[in-house]
Amino acid sequence: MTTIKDVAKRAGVAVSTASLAINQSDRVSKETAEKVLRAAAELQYQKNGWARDLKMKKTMMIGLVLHDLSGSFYAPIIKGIEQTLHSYGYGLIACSTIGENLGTAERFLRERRVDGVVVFSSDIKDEVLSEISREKFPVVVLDREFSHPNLYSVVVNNDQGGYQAAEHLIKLGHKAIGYISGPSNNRDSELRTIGFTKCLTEHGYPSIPFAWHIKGDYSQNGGYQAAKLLLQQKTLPTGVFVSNDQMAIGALEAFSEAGIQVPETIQIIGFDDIELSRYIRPSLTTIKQPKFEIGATAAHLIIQHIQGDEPNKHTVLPTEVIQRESTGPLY
Amino acid sequence: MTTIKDVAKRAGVAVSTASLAINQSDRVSKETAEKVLRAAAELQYQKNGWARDLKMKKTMMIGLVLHDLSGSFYAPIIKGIEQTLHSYGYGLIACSTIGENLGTAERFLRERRVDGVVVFSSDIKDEVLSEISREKFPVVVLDREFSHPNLYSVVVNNDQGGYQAAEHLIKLGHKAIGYISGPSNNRDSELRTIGFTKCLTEHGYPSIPFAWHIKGDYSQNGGYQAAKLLLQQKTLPTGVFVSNDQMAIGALEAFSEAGIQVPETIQIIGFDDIELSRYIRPSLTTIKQPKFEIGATAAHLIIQHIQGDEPNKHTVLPTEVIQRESTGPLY
DNA sequence: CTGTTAGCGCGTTCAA
DNA sequence: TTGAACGCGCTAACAG
Repeated sequence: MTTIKDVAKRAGVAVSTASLAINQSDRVSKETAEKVLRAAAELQYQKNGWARDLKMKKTMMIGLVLHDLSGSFYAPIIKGIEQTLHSYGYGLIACSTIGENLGTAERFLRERRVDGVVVFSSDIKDEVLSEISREKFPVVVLDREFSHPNLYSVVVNNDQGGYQAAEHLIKLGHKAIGYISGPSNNRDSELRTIGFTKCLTEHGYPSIPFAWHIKGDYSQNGGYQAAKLLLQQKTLPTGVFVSNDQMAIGALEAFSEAGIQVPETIQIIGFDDIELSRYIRPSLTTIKQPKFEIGATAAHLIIQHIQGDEPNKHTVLPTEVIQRESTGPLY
Repeated sequence: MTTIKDVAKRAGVAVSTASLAINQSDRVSKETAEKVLRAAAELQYQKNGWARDLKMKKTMMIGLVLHDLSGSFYAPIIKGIEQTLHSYGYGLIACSTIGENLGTAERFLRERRVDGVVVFSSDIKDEVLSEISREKFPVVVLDREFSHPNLYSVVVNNDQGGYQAAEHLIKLGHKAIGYISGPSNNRDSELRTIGFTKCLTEHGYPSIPFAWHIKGDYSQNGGYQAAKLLLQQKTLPTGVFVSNDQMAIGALEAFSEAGIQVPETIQIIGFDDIELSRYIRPSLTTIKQPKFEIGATAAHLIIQHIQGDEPNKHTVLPTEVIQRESTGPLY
């Protein structure tokens, strides 16, 4: 392992001179600089980032902790974070918490390897968050609202989204409305439900009949199973709100297998606007989460905090209806 | 910023004792340990990873450099790397090279922040690779074959894949075969072409007529355009090999717009087996790249090298035909 | 079992 | 412009 010491020795200068030369300082003569650089090249010198960070007390890197690095849901969020960070000269490094592997993630969080961190993984518990968020180490969470000094949160307006879903179905003229909801211990799902039922109530609709309200687990298969269950009921609703796209895709599959036409016989609106929703047939009408903006906002919050600002601790982003083939005028 | 020093002072012990206590050594009495831990908690002490790494000379983390962190193509590869790494107690941190942002990536590569690195981004030039791959710092590349000490490569057998694509079409009885190839300066594309034409020749087929061989750019829109061009020819082939799924999906769209039935009128086989291929209608027959295995192999190579082994420098993984709806018995 | 000492590799004084 | 000395936070070796 060749260090800056070796380089200095080979170039016949002091370590500090070598350091200056390598860091492009103009406080060193051209010839010396060249000598040093040549020595560095000959020795295949690579600087040691750890030592540098240790001295500098900053890394110009922000960490991103995801549940699953390879989840396609995250893609636009990552893009949003990355672009924003780059424009401020910061880099992004990411890791996941999947597979009980809290090791890497917690090292990110606890061991100050980065200048700040964005967390989007329910594997990281609230208590851990409050332990790690400290002065000069901003943390942004994307999947919950949680108050703590130096901790920020960015969430989407699930309540509003649920409301919009109901509104969309109502405007299309649906009278018989069903609901495939998320897991009952899930906060997002709960909020979507609240907004959804609120809208229905406001428009004078009765509450969803028990037979038309199925609980799913947010997975594609869960949606498939839920739809199967729905199909066993005596009568079918004409419009169904499925509280995430993953499940909606599963439901679509179940309907297709049962020979039920979408949107002719039954119409579906999802939630999230994942990439697949645009490609499946029929394409899926859905409530879009502004994922890119979520990421961009998170990154901005981090940067602002680092720069000494005190931005709002809590950001709520709006949702939006994306109309596609799975809903439309009634037949 | 509270350091281990502060903790030691507060607990009334030496720094080294504090260090031992914090690192769960049994060389320290229970009471002392407790005292130290309590002090650490009170001061909200978080250890500094940089300093630790600096001392330890290893991080137990492997870096992954991707062109685009949010690319869905990479998902299974990431999974393969991650799972393997975890089973050896290593963690994974990833960054991208998108947006001219070589900064972060090169810091990964050059500044020894990780114990090894997997590179899957053509943004990292060959020369950079040879500069950084040094003893005790294994590098695995996934998108090219490149020989250098301490550098490993894992690639898929593109040649074989091309061959299988041709074979598949031939077995189905296609006589009129077309080809939408990738960019001509692309090595993968070139190899796929070689295998493809080799198989055709071996089976006594003439070379693809000029009118039926269109060049695309590996993008979805590129495939769309290429298919449009194909549609303008006097006669149409009955089977087309499109050298990646992205383009195949674009082509499918073009055919659909033109009212041409797949697989009834024309049949398509792609390459890659990206996630979408399973979901679009008609679903896409394709040559599967064993992405999970690519990742797992890469991770294994890194670990083996770290452990002092000398695994094969060059691994070629087999491809496989995945039969779906876009090809089938001829009508 | 605990404290002392000596680095790890780098960047930054401060004199020279 | 250069070089010696120091410190970053932590751990390992060695005494006590």
